[in-house]
Amino acid sequence: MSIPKKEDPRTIRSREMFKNAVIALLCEDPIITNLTVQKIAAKAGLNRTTFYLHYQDIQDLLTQITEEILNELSDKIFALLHAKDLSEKQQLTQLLDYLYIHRNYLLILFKTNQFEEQLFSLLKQLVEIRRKNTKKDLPADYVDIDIKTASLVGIIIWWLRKGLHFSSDYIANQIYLMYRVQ
Amino acid sequence: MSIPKKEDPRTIRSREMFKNAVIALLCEDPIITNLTVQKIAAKAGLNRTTFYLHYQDIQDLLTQITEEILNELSDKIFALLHAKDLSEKQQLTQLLDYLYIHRNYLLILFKTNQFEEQLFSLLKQLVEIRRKNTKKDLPADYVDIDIKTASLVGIIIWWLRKGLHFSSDYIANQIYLMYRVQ
DNA sequence: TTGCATTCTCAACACCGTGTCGATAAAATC
DNA sequence: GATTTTATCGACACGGTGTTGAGAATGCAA
Repeated sequence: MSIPKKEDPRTIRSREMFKNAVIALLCEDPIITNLTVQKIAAKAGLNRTTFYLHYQDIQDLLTQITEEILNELSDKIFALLHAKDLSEKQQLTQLLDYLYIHRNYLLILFKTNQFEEQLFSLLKQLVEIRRKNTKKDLPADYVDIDIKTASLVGIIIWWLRKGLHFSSDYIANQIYLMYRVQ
Repeated sequence: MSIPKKEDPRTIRSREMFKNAVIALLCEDPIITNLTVQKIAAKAGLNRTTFYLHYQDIQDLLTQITEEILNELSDKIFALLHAKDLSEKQQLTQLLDYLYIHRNYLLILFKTNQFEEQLFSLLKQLVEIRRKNTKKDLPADYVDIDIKTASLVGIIIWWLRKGLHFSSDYIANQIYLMYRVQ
């Protein structure tokens, strides 16, 4: 069996510094193409060679950050789903509040390839389970679950990018209005 | 006044070849970071130096392609809006059909920064004018136009990326169902 | 605390893509 | 046919990449 073998604190520290560095750089300049390993290492206060001890390349670092955030988000979503005392609107509001807190990371991650797709499949599960819990039989003219999920992704991304002057509560209500027929 | 000054046919030809080359390369490998001027010039069958006679860098080339497609799309959308004999569903279907034809370009352009925002503002005009034409007074609990547009963008992007096994007609109908309350 | 393993640092390396230059060839325009 | 514009070619300095080997610093366990 694979022994988990406690991580060297230097490793943990270095990885953390590289991750913070790349986020900081992307906040200064959101164009991913302008990232270089040199800049990241300099910002992290570590040697450039050290970078290659932990990551294959910049994409590898970004992918690892993406996975961490998605895991957190996944936990949050399923915690919400098990909180059966919350209404659909309250669930939505809490989800939006959580996304708002992490908006800086999220906006950067939306630019990477995989992120939007993975967010889609997470939210699809949310919609799916909600639908199962509340309605046994769908009307003949129900809105497809993929399409509902896709519209939700569109609204969330727009909100984080351009619509943050609206409260999470308002957005949750608007989404609820749009979906109210089912 | 600025005389339009007919373009040298060599210029037109070269630019066209660079544009086709970059699209072809992005179809082979969608990772924009992997693009190089060398590869683009080789694919176009032109000299690398010639590239710099026409574009500042790769981003510049991509931006120019984006603008061309958006102008075409804008024309298409406003042509649809003036076709008053079409129902909202038919308008949607025709728009989706048009997007389908250009799906290869569009999927690539979604990865650039500006494109999604500009598509948003185009579609927002579509929703806005439609709303003006059909309803004088909105109900008190109407869905905000930005949110409606954002959901539309989300659905379109998902459809082009993952949902093309659905017909434009089916998607148009589903969108119609989702928005039917207003 | 001593000894061993791991991590970090540093200088150096070949490699590749960039962006520019000047000179020349080719093509369009008049 | 002469002139202007564009395309080609070889060459250049520059900067980022990814790797190496040797040594310093740190963690850890006996």
